[in-house]
Amino acid sequence: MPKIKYDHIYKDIKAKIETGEYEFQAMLPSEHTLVSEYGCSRNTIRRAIAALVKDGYVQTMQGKGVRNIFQPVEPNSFILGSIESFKESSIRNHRKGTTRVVAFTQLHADAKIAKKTGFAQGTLLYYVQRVHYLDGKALILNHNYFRQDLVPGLTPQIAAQSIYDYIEKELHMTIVTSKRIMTVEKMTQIDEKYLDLNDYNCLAVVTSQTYNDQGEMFEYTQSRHRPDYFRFQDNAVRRPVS
Amino acid sequence: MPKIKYDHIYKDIKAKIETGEYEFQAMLPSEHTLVSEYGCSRNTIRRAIAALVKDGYVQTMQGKGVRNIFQPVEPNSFILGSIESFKESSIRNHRKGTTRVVAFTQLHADAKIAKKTGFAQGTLLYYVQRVHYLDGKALILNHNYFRQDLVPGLTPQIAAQSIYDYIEKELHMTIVTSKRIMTVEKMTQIDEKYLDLNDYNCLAVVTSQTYNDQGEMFEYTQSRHRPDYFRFQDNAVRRPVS
DNA sequence: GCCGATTTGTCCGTATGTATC
DNA sequence: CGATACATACGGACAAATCGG
Repeated sequence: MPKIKYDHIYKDIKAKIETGEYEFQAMLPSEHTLVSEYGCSRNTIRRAIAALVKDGYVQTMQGKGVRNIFQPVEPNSFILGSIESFKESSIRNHRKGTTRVVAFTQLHADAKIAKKTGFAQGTLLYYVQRVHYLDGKALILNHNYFRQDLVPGLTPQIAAQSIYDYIEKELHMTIVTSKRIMTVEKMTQIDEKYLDLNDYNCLAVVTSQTYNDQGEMFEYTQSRHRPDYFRFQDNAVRRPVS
Repeated sequence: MPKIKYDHIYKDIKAKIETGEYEFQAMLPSEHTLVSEYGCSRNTIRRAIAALVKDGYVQTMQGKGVRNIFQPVEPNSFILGSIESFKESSIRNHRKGTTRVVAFTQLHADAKIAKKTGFAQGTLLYYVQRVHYLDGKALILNHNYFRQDLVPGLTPQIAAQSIYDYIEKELHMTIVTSKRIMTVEKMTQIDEKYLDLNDYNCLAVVTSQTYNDQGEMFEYTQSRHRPDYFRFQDNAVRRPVS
């Protein structure tokens, strides 16, 4: 029951692009036409199109129209394009993933952890260390820090399933924004202990700070990926200049 | 003389956040207040705020307000957060960069190149291979492919300066969107030959397809970075669910 | 080169819904 | 419950870019 009109239109056009009903490099119907088709205002159409631009699906050109520039990607490797959990990614990539919890403790943020994570010193945190397996291979090592007051009642059992499910469905907390930084780091002894690294001596590392709908940062995560199963996609749009 | 009002407001609020005039974790003035302050409509304010949300500067909360969640990042390493050239990045990071052109040829896209780059087979291309130095260290190896018909008159001399300057200022072509994919790859002999890799055996690789304002893909680039000078930042916002 | 039709870009005012306090 | 705040949506106006005659 989506009452959000522009989101419905966004999804509808997106589907038409993905199925090829709108051809690659062809123009979409004009905004005016779409207004008639969907029976809505021009603003609403423009919001839907703006979302497609952000996804890298279409390109708008003043005075000309809107062009479909969507090209499908190989759905093979792991793609981090939005905020999603390992479980969600596994499902989207049609793979069977399992998770093993190798550490689960509570701790107070000392100066070092505070600096690294961005939590205030002294904050009570859950610390969870997990290994994610895909097709039997140990591919991802996750270090999670959760604010204990915002994510209460966390257990190793929950951590072995999906912490995000717990946060959203049990605690009814809404996850809103996430700042992520991607780097490549030298392998550590811990990585070597838990991951199948072939002969790589480094990993793709994603550190992220996640905020809830109160603007509170409740999670800091460092996610260490085996290089050949890592892929990060991004669509950049140049903003108008001053 | 920016006639674009919402961009002016966006920049103004952004500056107030960066300078600390709006404090971290504090609420911004309400949209209603900002409408009075800037003497514009609420729509315009909302566009400016939406841009700040996308930048990870603020977080909106229905019924409550808009919270400043901006935290400055260390300006040390290279940041790829938008479409910018090596030259632009160097300047923004206050470093002195130089560029050496190690290969410059024309070629027709064969089947292999066509598959890799996304150009149609048979397309006439410039191929440029360049090494970027920062503070005297060879850090980035770039493989660029440009469509010869869209970027005519390219020379090794231009490649040694800034190809993007040439494209925008000489050819007056507007660069609009760029799709980028970040991966980590094993080092090759070519990488070893040109880059100072310490004892890393892999690199951060960014492949990008860049489109002009006609929706034509005119460039394919593979950019290979030494791991310790690479950093990619991203702000993800969870979209409304269906 | 000019003009008019088309199309997207920007902006305004207003109304209604929904969440918070 | 009412006041405040953001979210969605509508309709209209004009500007800017493109294209064809």
